[in-house]
Amino acid sequence: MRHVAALAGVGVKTVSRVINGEPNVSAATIAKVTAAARTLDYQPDLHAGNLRRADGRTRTIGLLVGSVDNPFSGAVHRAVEDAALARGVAVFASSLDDDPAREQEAVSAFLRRRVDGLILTTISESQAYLAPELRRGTPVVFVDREPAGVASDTVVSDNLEGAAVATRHLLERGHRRLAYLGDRAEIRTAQARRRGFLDELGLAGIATRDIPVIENLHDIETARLAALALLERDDPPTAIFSAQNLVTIGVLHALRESGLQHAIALVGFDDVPLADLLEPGVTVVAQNPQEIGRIAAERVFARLDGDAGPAVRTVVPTRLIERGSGEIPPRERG
Amino acid sequence: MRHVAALAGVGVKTVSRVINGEPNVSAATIAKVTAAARTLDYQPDLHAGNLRRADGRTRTIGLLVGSVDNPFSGAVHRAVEDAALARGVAVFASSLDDDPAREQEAVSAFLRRRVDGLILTTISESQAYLAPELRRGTPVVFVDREPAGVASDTVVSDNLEGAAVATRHLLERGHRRLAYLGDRAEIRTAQARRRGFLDELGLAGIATRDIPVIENLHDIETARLAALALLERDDPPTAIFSAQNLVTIGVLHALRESGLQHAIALVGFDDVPLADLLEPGVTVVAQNPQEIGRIAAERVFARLDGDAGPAVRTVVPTRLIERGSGEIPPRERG
DNA sequence: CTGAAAGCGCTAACAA
DNA sequence: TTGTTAGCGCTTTCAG
Repeated sequence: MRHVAALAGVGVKTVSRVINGEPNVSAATIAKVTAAARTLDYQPDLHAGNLRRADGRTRTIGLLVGSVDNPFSGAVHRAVEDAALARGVAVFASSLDDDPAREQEAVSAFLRRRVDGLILTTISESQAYLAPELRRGTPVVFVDREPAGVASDTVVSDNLEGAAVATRHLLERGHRRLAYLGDRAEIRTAQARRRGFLDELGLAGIATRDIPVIENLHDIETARLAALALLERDDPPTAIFSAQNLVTIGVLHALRESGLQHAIALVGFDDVPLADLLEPGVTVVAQNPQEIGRIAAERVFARLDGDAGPAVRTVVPTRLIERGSGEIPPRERG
Repeated sequence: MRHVAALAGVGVKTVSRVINGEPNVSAATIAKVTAAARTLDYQPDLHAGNLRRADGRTRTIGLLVGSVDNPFSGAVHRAVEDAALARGVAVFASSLDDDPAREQEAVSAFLRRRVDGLILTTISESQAYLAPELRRGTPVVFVDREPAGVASDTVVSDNLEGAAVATRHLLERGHRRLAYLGDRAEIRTAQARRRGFLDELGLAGIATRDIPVIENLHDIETARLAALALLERDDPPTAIFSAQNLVTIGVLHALRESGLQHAIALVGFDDVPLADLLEPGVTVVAQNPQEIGRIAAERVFARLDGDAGPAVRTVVPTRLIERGSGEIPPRERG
């Protein structure tokens, strides 16, 4: 910057004014400074300015998602990026991998870099460690999973109701021998889906103790193996509710390998790529990751713009998409 | 930091030493400082340190991919993140959307934030604007697409050969009426795939002037519509080569809508989610996005570690995966 | 082993 | 309209 000032024959402050488009600079000076900046390939250092700037903003936010290569996360990320780009804010993205240590490290890495806000998918037992940061005024928005130990803006799908809708859909088609395949049991979001499923069975008067509830499936392969084992039981279910996108994919593989894809009903929670091109199409309770990301970003920016109201919890509705697999009728017990 | 120093009753430099794990501090002092830092919830400001630090590193890199919600991009991103995490480096991620303006803005946003290195997917005619930054010593690695106007490390798939393999695969099964559906014509990567396709037809003695070459398909919907139009021609192809993942998905929709998925052969470039669960399975020339991301990150870090050798161009091989759609024999002309 | 002073690139406050 | 001075939070250099 000094060099630019020297070359343009003005003071550093004038350069600063031109770079930041502040008023009260003559057109001639602007031209001189711009030319000098171009000649020297000057790139302003955002961080140096931040050190002194009144608002102390880095125009940067941190985003922690399940994994940047999961389609749900990708859609959330994209929506957050679009909102951020419109405000000149850059996004740090990290993958959680459902590892509490990664959560802590990612948050710490974000904070050391003085992000203006945080959008977090979490797995730790408690997010109380964020309390000091929240007091300091850093906006934190939790996505996909509710926080524990702190109150802050949260954007989640209607997991309980979505799971209930999926379950009712199967019950209404006459299924009585259902099975639940789901994510890690300690994830509150997974718990909600499990509860939505079991509650609905209870309402239908079905003894849930005989219903297979298989949890802790964390990737396609473990889900596939669990589903294969389930299908080989003496008394296999006539319908499966898979409570997460990777679990659904694992189940799809298992059904296909067993040749049962047209015989056993399946409803998945969260949409799956190309679900409509499969045979049969995969019926899902679709989430709305774009909307989740959009709202999360909106919350962060509203807080940065001064919104000091109490923590807002936004529940994004899910939508049942019938494509075939969820409409398979129960097979006679054989 | 001053507060921590005051609370611990030491000088700021001592705090600095403790935070950075520098030697020559007594255990007692370390304990005092650590305790004070914890009490005050002290988070060191990486950027402030950077201003003065000898190496001037922000421990941050910028990654520009096609779109963070494209599966190929997601896989590249994940590989880059894994490599970066191992070195305590955070990743800024942005989507290019094949928009030259976004490329410039993203790079500029990265540079203003003083990233240590850049991993870029590009769309502009020339990347000559990066020359000053390269001279300054910032490592830049181009992924998926070759740069123009500058020489720097590049990691790409073997697009020419991959496309040739796909084409040969169809030719060997007796197809003569092929069609090419591809991405934007100005993308060099797309050009290479198109050339690989056409060259192979030439080698087989097929007059390429009668071969439909449909380009500038930039999303699923435009690809779907183009494929539908193609299939409704008087003399539709017996085999299609779709040269990008979204194009492949669009073609799959069109084939399905026309009921021709078992009648017309299809080979796609770049793998597609759940390709193996479709009916028929989708034969593809798979790229290796994990490897591309891994190598790109490795190049950046090698440069940061002092590697000053000439620009390295790494070509990551592709792999033909036969799943059914590419093995459909040509239909008699009817 | 520890601390004081200077300065990284920038902006705030004020003066000219 | 423009320039000067101080200082953001840290690390460097050098002195104790």
